[in-house]
Amino acid sequence: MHQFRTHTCGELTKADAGKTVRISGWIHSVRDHGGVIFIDLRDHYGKTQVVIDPNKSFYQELDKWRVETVVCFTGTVVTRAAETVNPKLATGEIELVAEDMVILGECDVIPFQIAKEEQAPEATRLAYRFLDLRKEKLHSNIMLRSKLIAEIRRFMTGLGFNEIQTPILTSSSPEGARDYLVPSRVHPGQFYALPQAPQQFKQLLMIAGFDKYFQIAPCFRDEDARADRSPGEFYQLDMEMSFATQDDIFAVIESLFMEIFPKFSSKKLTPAPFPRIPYRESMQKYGSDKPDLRNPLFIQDVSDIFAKSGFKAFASVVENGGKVKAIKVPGIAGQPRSFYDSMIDFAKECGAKGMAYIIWTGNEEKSPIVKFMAREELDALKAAGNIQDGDVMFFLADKESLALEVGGQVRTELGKRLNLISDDEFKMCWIVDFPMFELDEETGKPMFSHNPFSMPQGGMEALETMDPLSINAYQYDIVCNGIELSSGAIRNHRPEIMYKAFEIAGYDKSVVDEKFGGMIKAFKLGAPPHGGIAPGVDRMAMLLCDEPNIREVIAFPFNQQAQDLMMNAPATVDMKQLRELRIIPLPQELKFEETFKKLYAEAARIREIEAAANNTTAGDAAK
RNA sequence: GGAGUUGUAGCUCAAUUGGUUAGAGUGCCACCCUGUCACGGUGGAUGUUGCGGGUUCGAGUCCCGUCAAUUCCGCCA
Repeated sequence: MHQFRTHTCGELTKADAGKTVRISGWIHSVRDHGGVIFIDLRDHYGKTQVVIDPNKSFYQELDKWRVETVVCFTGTVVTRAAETVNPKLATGEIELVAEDMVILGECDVIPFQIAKEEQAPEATRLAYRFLDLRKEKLHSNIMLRSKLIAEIRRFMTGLGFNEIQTPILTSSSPEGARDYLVPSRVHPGQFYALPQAPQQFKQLLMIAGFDKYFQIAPCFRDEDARADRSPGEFYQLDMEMSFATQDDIFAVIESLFMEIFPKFSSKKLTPAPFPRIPYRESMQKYGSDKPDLRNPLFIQDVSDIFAKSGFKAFASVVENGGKVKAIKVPGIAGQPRSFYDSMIDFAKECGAKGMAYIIWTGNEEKSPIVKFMAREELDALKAAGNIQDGDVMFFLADKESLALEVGGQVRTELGKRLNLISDDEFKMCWIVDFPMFELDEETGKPMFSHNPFSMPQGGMEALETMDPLSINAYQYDIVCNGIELSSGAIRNHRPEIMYKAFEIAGYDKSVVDEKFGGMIKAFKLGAPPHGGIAPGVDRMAMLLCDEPNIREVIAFPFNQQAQDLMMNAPATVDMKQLRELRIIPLPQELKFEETFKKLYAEAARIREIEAAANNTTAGDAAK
């Protein structure tokens, strides 16, 4: 019986000198000096230098050696001479003098290099994901993720949270995204849905009295990808607490983040309590509900100053109900003209009609619009922006929502181009007080603005007495460096408040009963007040690994088209499976002829196979 | 579904205003080398310039179409 190893490639030290040991791993690199050969042998734990004398008999097998071959070396641990120590290697003070060698797994020429910093095309990387995962950075990303999840479990369990699995095969839920559907064999024509989130289950767990629940929960959404959004599936730290206020939820997440972020990254973390920013303030100040607070720039409203201005373009916008928004950028008066031009182009690409700017330099204002403006207006701007010499202000005038939206993008772009965003900190904030309702621009009536199941602030009284558009929900987001880590809410657990909220949004009681009857029934049978949140595990890992793309923290990610290029998913399936599931193509959705040609061809093929099977003497297949 | 960027050797990239045989590094193959650790040296093989069409005496380069990758918008708590 051949023992594969006595040690890993990462653990031998000077203390082991003189021992005969055995290590196994991948040939990371070969340095053949003719009279002596060095091999770096790599495994999950590290690398060890193996020294080979070409006179050894096993050297003859060198022909088969190639980088990434899996081999087992037996040899003696030797302390390296001082001048040959490799300080870059944890095992760099020793080396293994090989006495015997066995090849455990041969390796063809690899499609991209693993030992060298060489970036292969995404499609190749994904098709050979198991090779890509051998690379140091990706390997360590996946390990960080693994440890992150272990730490989350440890911490949450320590706080008294219970991890409980919820169904993967469930029913289509009222979340906003498209579902992944799974056909039912037992009930032809009916479908399971994969959960977009275990939302209803975790609420039911609260109603069932489990008090504190969490789960590293897989979630499935059939939506298109982004750099920070993997298509198809992702993981959340899903959690829910009974008898909890919004501040209770915040305290748990803050303590978790304070515990975890410093463990996995040396970047500076916002100390708890994280700033709470009301949704409306965030929109006004940052033009976004997920502001990157590392960026010091902010938007301010200067509509009043331009209301009666001689600069008619802006004055008329204000007169027609629009707004003028300004972003001050300190000390950039020295930027060339081309900088301003390209920023204006950028604003236009974002949907602005244009963008104006004023440069304060040497006690005077420089700008194409200054000549239209009165002295008092310029002074008022200077005061409003607390302008110092060398500062620049950019202006966007439009319908308020558009001016803010573009302003938000301009703010981010300025931050990037001017290098205002520090790379060594995590700036956290809570966005709170999301409006419960917003105006449906088509119907002019209130509709739910985010989650219909959040508790309105002020409860029933607010719904009955206040203007719906001014009611806030106990609904919140947590944002880190401009990335939304999660939404959460204190849930609406009172049926009568639920009916009332839906009534305001234009839904009859019967509709609520029909669509959400299960939940309503549960709420009627003793539901505790409860709330929760579900930070994205992938996004947390992405931030902690300092990766710009979420694929870099997922072991086997989809590509942007939601395909797994290694497993070849999705794929066509056998007609037999489709028949069994009663999946019948709808002729009106397909070209008739083509469809039926294919069907007939497939049917003929299956008849052949079945006929062949029937003709052969029965083998393993029991009848 | 829409927009931007990119597409040249296995990989990273070069190739002047359109100009003659498309180059370099790395990898691959062969040989040399006893202290390297991204070892070094010599030599060699490797290209449908994504694909299809067009303009031109001549296209990697210009035009049109198409495909693919990626980023963004739509969508998505």
